[in-house]
Amino acid sequence: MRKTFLFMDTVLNKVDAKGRVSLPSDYRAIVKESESEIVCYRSLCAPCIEGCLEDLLEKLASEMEDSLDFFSQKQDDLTNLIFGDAKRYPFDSTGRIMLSEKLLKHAQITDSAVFVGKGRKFQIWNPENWEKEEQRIRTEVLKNRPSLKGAGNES
Amino acid sequence: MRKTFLFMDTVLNKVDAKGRVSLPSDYRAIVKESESEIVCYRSLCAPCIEGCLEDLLEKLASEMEDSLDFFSQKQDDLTNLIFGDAKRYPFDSTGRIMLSEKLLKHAQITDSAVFVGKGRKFQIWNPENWEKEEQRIRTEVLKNRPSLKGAGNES
DNA sequence: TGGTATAACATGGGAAAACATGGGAATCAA
DNA sequence: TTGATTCCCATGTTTTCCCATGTTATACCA
Repeated sequence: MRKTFLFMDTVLNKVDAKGRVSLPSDYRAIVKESESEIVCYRSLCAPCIEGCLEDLLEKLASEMEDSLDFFSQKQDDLTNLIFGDAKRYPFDSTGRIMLSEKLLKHAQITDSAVFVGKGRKFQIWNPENWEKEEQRIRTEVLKNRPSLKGAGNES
Repeated sequence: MRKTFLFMDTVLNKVDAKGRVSLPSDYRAIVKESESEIVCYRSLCAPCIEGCLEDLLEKLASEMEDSLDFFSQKQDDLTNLIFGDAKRYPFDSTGRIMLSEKLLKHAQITDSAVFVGKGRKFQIWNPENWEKEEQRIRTEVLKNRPSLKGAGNES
């Protein structure tokens, strides 16, 4: 079976004047092993940047490629939004990617950014915004705790 | 696994007096790697130009002839329209393609154009029109958000 | 165990290459 | 010839690449 790749951990890095950020080294290892590339886009539902391996989008494209849906309006809209926003972000020899103005603005990132692992994907946040978001999520999860199953909460 | 070819990102380029536009460099890379060519045609459902690799139309054609009962008369008609309109658009040594008067008129493009990635396809818009269209799509998609899957919207 | 050497990493800055774009000469067609 | 199309060169800008430095983490040894 193929090795699985999970983006994990939370890492704070600086963003320099050119918009460059070091990709966490764990993430870089994943990219190298998977022989794919990092793709980033503006999250549809939060003020943050979302990233994943290009493989994930490739899967999406293949599903839509079916000529039965060649003329579907709804899929048309969806592909415009996703692929129109997404872009490859290869890292240089020192491990940095260069985030575009558009992404930085959407996530309100200026001089530092937090990488948050999410399994197959990861997010990049403005540090203060992430702090608030994490609080919100923790509160939310605790509220719904009784309904959580199979995630090691039995005892 | 095959290397992935995805048209992505949104790029604004100028159209000069001769009708020349630089094809975004990412797109050029795809064309070179795929050893195919760019094909453009008037979009059937929007005031924009649509483009893809010739491979994709090739695939569409094959599926049409293989599955006689599979496709409705309506889709057959739509496909005919596309093939009747489509044409190769090779780029020169500086990476520019020359859009025809017909295409430019259909998309109301004069002195600048926006390339919008759609995965296997891409679109070329008049900048103002695209701005409105993007707004429309965002509104539309967010309205239907619960139904989105595998497109990075879980959180 | 403590301390030091070594390697990996994050970060800054400058050089080099790639890119978008304008213009003109050469080529071709009506 | 006229108009259009292709090819080539020039230029300013952006992006990418490469080297240097300080810091942190890891390995090693006494």
